[in-house]
Amino acid sequence: MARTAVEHGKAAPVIVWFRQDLRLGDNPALAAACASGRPVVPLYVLDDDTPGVWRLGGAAHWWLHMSLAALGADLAHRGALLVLRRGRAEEVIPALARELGASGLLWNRCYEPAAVARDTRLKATLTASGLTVESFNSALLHEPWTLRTGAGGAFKVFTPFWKAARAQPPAEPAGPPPGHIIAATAPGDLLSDWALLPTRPDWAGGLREAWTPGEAGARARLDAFLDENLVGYGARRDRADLSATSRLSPHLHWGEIGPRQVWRAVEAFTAAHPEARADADKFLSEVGWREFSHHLLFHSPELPERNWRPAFDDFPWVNDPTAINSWQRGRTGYPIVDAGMRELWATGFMHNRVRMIAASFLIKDLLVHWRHGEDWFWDTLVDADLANNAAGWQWVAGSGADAAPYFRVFNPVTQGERFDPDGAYVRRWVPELARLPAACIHAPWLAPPEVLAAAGVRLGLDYPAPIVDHAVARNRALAAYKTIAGTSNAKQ
DNA sequence: TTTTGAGTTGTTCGA
DNA sequence: GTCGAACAACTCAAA
Repeated sequence: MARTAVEHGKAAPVIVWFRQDLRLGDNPALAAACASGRPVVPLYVLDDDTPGVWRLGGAAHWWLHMSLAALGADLAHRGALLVLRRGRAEEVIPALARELGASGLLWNRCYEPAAVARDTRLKATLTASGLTVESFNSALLHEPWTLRTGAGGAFKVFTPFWKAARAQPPAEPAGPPPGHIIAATAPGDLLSDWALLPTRPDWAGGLREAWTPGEAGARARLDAFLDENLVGYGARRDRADLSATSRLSPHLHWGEIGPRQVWRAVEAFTAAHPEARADADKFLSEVGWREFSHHLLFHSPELPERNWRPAFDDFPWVNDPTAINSWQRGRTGYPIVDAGMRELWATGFMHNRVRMIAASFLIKDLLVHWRHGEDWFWDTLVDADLANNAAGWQWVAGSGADAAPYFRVFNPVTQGERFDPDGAYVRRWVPELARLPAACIHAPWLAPPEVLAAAGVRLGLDYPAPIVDHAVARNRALAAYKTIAGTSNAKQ
């Protein structure tokens, strides 16, 4: 196998292993491979078999297919073929390296605990057989071990974490490799072989409408956000009925764009529009939460599975499959919650404010363990990200870092009225309520019978009656949290 | 070592 | 209608 390269009198190739960095721009592993002067073999491995690695959900499978198609086309345009292989990376990659007679492997680092362990083992294996293995940072402004408290530990509170991060300017993003890529190739799967797209039924219509996966789509999304919604972001970002958020999360998760590129673009925009400074800082702090989640996961590898605060191990969760099902299907009887859950089902996405409302409802109104919500989001979100998802759910539950205090229970009616004041968001996703006037669209059970009749709504038939009384549920939640109060802040 | 100020995103009640 | 306090205590991070 190794003789192939030798026979042709060429330098041995290097493999660039793409993972969550599906882009050409600001991709240090790819750039280093191209700069090495050796032929480059771009590789993606569908590794759904390594123990401890969370298997991708359905929405993520759809996105991955689309994003790999885009990356493959972008690489082909530069003269390189993306090689697709399936199986355990620790078996697939050494085998490919032998086939190619490769001299090296380059990748951009991942931070999930099981991925870190796998990559560490793989590096040891390949290094022992004489290959050069190099890894880089493409996914974070600051990697988890580079930010430390004064005492040398990991941060547990966002504000000081972000203050420390902002004190260190992130590296400047690099451009894509210039011109043609000198490439080598090897046999691989067809993307269609992997059957990542849904069939029978094809439920991805809403996803196709909502998203353009790939590096070009990510850049277009960022540019549109800067032009249309950065100014006013702080005031408008919470409105569920406006498209005022960046919607970059799936692109960032898959690495179709990197946070350094986002950072640089925001700073450039702000230089030209000084009035956007405060909004820009607000937006960048949201990118900061992504960084903080990765910091937490790296330093607390059990974050996706276990309460970050162990006192919550004694929390009196309720086992209620019927309630979970109503929540998942968007049939709780609370319109803002149901709209969010249906937006999620249709598009693989939910507005950030509505995520909090829906999560608070599952955890505090239904007293369902946060892991059920985490699992559902993992399966249905196109931006499903182990760090963000786990940190977010634990934050709402109160079991996480810098978490919501136990007495913060979102009132789904009040939240709906504040953040969807005309009811446009509910009308879009809960069409059976579309004809209700704004005054009662967030609490249809309080609407006068004649108003319901005029809107064609029969509660319990066309749309469910509330599955819990929020006022009762709130008191039940406060009582449940009190059972662990006082010990709830025991350190991990 | 001790002290000090602070800590994403809310709701309800009563003045 | 508006506003401030209460809702708890505890940990974190830095001085």
